[in-house]
Amino acid sequence: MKNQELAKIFYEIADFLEMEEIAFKPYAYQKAAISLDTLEEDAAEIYKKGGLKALEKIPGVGKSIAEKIEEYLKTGKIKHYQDLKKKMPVQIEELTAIEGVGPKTVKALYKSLKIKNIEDLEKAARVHKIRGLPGFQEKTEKNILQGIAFLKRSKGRFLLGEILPQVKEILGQLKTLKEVEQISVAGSVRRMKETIGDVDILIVSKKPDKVMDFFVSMPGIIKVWAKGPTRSSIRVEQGFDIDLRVVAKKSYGSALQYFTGSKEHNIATRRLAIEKGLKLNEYGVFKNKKMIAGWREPGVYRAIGLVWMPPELRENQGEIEAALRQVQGKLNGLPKIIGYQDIKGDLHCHSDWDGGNNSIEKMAEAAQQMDYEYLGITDHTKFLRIEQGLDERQLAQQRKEIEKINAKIQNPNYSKSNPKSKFQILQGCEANILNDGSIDIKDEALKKLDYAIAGIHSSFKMPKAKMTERIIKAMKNPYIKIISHPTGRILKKRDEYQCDFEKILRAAKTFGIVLEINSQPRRLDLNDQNIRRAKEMGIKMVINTDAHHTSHLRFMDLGIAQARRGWAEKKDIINTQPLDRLLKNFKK
DNA sequence: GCCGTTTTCGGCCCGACTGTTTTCAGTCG
Repeated sequence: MKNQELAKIFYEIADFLEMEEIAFKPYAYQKAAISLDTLEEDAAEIYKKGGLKALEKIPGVGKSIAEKIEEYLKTGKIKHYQDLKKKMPVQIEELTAIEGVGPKTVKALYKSLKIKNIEDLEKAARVHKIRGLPGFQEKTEKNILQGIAFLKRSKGRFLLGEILPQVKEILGQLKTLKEVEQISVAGSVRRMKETIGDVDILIVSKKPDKVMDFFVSMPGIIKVWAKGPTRSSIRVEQGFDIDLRVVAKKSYGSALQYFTGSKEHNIATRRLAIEKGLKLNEYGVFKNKKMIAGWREPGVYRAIGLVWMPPELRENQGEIEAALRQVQGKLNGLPKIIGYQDIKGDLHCHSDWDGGNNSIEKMAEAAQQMDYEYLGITDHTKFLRIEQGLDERQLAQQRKEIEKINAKIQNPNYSKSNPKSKFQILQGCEANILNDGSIDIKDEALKKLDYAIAGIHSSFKMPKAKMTERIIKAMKNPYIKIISHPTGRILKKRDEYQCDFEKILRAAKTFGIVLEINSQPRRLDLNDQNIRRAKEMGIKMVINTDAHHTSHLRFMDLGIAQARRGWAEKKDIINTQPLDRLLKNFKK
């Protein structure tokens, strides 16, 4: 699929044009890039079917950008883009990924110091060449170094959300081979960790050579690091590495256990095996050199005195002890963590009312296809002008529109893809918590909604005490039911904002506030650790996608995975409740 | 460069924050 490649180029063109201070064009390219990024149909297919005219039907794509797409599909290049790069040969994407560095800064740094990439920039900043340039002083130099350090900490790691679709695709391809008897992903992907170093896939096959030949010649591979009968290693276009291992059928369970990890979990399980006079490795569980388990994963756990546990729990964060208690029939065994099928609706998504991509009706249709009972439309409110936030009057208008669509959907004659399910759109909003902790929408308007979410979208760098107070004040508003993305972190980009999270948790408990587990691949906020703490305190949570596009509703699995990693059970998550119970609880 | 119940030109991308200023430029959401 060429869509993402094209999107990347158009994002870069937008940055280059911004450098040149060209008005409005960057915005147009950005819009086209976003549009392509979220487009479900392949641009190459669209072009094949309908030519330039069909490309121009893509939102944000007009004559000029359609021609550039055509040029790229035909030649693999876009001349306009290459000219821009020639004029300013900088790694624009890499440099602007540094927090606080944008196109103008990149341009100034290139003009004065010929800085082309992060390496150049870090060197220059370290020897204090940045300070003293017009508009740059000590503080900016420090911020740049901090930004680079942050980026490096997460370098080489990829977001679960960007890797998972690729892994599913590759597993699907391998499964088509008749030589593959068994196959599974292992490692941190199987544990659904928020970021991933590389991907491990295990298979059982009688003809490993054939499987390996197929593996290293799959489309989208840019490098083959190693190819052998038991292990091959490749790098794919997206930049991450995949290891494929062929293991013996009788060792499949123990290999899966071993390669799933985590390392800490494995150390603990091996220690447990030793205590029982056993040896556990990737080939099996052995008693005096005699193999007693290894064929299947549950058998491996049973052999060392445990019970099988979901990969999301395997971090040696108490799961081994819990499993032992369970085996001994004691209280506090393994949690019955929430399942991937337990969610009944999504309570945080955006429509085209606040500049999102799809209409309320389209979002609702997509939610119905996911077998949901309800979908909460929670558009941004007026403080966020760039997102075209709604004011009190627009919220009232939107209410009428939602009632109209609900009446239409609930009409028995409505042609629906899923005729059995009842479905209702709820109206909420994602209001802004202003600097003083007040909400940017009047109580009288909040009151008329089914529920309201509040979130922080500005002033992330407040002092800790003030930020804590700010959030707690918002929680005291009787109409606010949910706090969205409670810690504000952006993976690979920005740390959490400073706040006393324990205090926030206590306040959430006191005021009956539900904390969100935001499923956006870059957020996953709350994270697994915080989910666990919230659960321990008996605080309710909600898993939401924060979708700005129908396709984003699919992020739900990422949020559920983090909830599972945080030991959350079905009862801890409010959107596992059927609609009537949910609404009753909101009224309380 | 895109778009159209303002329809082939003229809008679109606003406001807060930060770090640099002494009235502003760049970045971010």
